Amino acid sequence: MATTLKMVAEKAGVSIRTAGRALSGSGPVKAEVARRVLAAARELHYVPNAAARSLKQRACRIVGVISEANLQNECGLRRISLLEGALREAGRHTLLGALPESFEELMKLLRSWTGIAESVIFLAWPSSWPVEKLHALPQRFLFIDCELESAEFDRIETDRTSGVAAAVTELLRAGRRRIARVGTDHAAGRRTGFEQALAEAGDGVESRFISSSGLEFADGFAAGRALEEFRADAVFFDTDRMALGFYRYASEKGISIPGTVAVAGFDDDAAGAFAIPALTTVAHPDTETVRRAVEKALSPAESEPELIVYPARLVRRESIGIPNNPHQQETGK
Amino acid sequence: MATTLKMVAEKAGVSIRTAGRALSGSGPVKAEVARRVLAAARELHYVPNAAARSLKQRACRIVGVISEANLQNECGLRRISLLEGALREAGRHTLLGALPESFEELMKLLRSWTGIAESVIFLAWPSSWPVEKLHALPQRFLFIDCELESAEFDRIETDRTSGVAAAVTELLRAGRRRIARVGTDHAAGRRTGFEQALAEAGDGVESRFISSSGLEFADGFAAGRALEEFRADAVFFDTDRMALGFYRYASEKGISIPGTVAVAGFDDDAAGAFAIPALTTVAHPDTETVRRAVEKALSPAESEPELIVYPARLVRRESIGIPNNPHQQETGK
DNA sequence: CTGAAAGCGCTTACAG
DNA sequence: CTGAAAGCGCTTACAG
Repeated sequence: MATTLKMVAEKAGVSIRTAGRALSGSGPVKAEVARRVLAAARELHYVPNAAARSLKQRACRIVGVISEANLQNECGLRRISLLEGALREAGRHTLLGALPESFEELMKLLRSWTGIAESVIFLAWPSSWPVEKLHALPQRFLFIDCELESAEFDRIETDRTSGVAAAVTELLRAGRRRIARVGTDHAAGRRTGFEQALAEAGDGVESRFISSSGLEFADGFAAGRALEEFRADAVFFDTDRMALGFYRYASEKGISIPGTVAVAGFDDDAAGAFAIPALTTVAHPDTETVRRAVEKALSPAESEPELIVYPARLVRRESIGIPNNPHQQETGK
Repeated sequence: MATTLKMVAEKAGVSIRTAGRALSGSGPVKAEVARRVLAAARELHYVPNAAARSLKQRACRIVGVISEANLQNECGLRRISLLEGALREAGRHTLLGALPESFEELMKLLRSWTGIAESVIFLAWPSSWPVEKLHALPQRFLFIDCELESAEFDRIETDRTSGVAAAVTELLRAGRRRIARVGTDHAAGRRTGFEQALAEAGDGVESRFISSSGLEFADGFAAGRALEEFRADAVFFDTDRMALGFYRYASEKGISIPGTVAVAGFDDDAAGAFAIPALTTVAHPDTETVRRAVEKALSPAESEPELIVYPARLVRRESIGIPNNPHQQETGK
C-alpha cells in the first residue's frame, strides 16, 4: 500500500539504513548515492510513517488541546488558532478535543491520547472535577485560564481580577452609581475584580450580581429584565456576547446605551468594535499566554509547577459615557 | 518511564499476550487471571501506547482537519466543533491544522501527517492550488465547501447558489430595485446565485458587485461608501460579519436598515439574531455536511469520488422590510 | 562512508 | 484457555 523505506532502499540499490540517512540527512552519504535515494523516494511517493518513528523515538510531536465543551465563542477560537500556529512553528501537531460532559469521559479521552499526545493543554476545566487524578496519566498537563485552585500543575492565567476592576472603575468614573455584574457563579476572578472596584468606590454606590446560566447572547438578553428591576445605570457582563445580547434587549425596550445604562464586556470579540455603540471591553493577553503555554508544553516537566499571570487590558470604546440623566452626581467624586 | 504491557504481564505473572487479551477483551481469559491483570494495570497506571498500536494495525484512528487560514469566524468554528464531536463518536481523534500560506507548506504539513492522519478533511482550498498533486500522498482527502472544480476527490458542498438566490429574491420581493452584492471575487456559487435571482427579476432592477478583499466586519464597513455611491436600496453580503460591519457604517451615516437599505448575509452567525435589526441570512446545512463528511472519511476510498450537495436555508429576520421611501414601486410586481 | 542487527510496544496468527 | 514467535516501519548503536 504505502511505500516503505525498505522499498525505496531496494529501488535505489542501497541498504535500508543508507536510504534512511540520505532522506533524513542524519549521517554521511555519498552525494551520488543520496541522489539515487532521493529520486527513488520521489518516484515511489515515499513518506515516512510517523507512527513507526514515534514508537522508536518515544516522542510523538503532538500536543493535545482540550477546548471548552460548547466551542462557539470567538475568544476560545482565537486561542486555539494561536496555539495551533505556535505549535506548528515548534514542529508539533495539534490534536483537538472538546471537553467531554463527564470526568470519566475525559479520562477515557486522555487515555486514548497516550502515545499520541505527549502534552495536553486545557482551555477549560470544571472546578468540581478532581484534577489530581490526572497524575495517573503519563502526559504533561497545563491549564490556560482555568482558574484552577490546585498548584499541582502549570497554570497560565489572565489577570481577570484587575481587568474587571479596571472596567468597573471606568463605569464609576463615568458617574454611574447602580452597578450590576452579569455572569456565572463560578467566575472567581471576575467576582473579585468587581467587588474590589466597588470597595474603593465609597458610599452612594449600589451593586448587584445577576447570575446567568451561560455566557451567550441569549443569557445577556435574558438578564435585561433583572437589570431593569434593579434600575442599573451600568453593567459589567462576563462576556462580550452577553453584553451584545443585552444591546438587543435595550433596543427592544428603548433603553439608551450608554445614555441610560453604560455597558462593559470581557473578551474583545471583533463584533464589539463594530457594535452600536462600540463596546468597551477587557482584552485577554492571548499572544503572551499562548507563547508561554507552548514553551511550557515542550519543555521537560521537571521543574516545580508554576502559576504565571498575564495582565488583561481595558479597551475603551463608546458604551461607557456620560449618563443622560445623572442622578446623585453630587455624592460622586 | 511509561508502563508497558510487558511490565503489567510480569506483575500479574502471565504472558504478555494474555495480559493483552485481558485488557482489550480480544480473546478468552480465565476470569481469575483477567482480574489479576486488570489490578496490575490499574496499579501501574498502565495505558497502551497508541503509536505501537497504530504501527501494528496500520490504522491510526486520527482524522486531519485543515481549516481556513485565518480561523476567526464562527461558521468555520462551528464546523470544526461538529467535526470533532462526530469523529470522537466514531472513535477517531481530530488533528487540526490551519491552511498554510503556500502550497509547498501545505504539502510539507500533509507529509508530516503521514502515518498520523489517515484521512484529511479540507474546510478551505485556494482555487489556484494544484489539487491533483495530492494524489502523491497516501491519505484520503475530502473537501467541504471548497468549491473545488476537480472531480478527483470527494466533495461535500452547500448549495450556495440557491441559498443566495433565495436571499436576493427576498430582497426583490420587498420592493428593492438597486441591489448590490459585496464579497470576494472567487466566490463562484454566490455570484451565480446573485445573477440567477436578478435574471428572473425582470426590468427596472439595477445591480452591482462590490469586490471586497476579505470577509470580515471591516470589509463590510469599508463597502459602505461604494454602496452609497451606487445608491443601493438592498445589499447581499457574502458573510454575516460583513453585513454587521455595514450596520456600523449605516449607523454612523444615519442610513436606516431596512428603511433605506435592506440587508441580507450568509452564515447564520449567532450575533446576527441579536443584531438590531436582526439579520436575515442564509444558514449552512452543517449537521448534514459534517455527518456525511465523517462517514466518507471513515469509509474505504474505493468508490468513485462523489459530489454531494446539501441545500442552504434562508433565515428570515428583520433586516429586510418595507422601504421607507419606495421608488419605482409601480414597476415592481 | 556503508550495512547487519536489535528494538520501540503492541497485535496478529499460530501452536499447544 | 494460554504462550512463544514474528513483525508493523522506522531509528539507534555498533561494526566494518
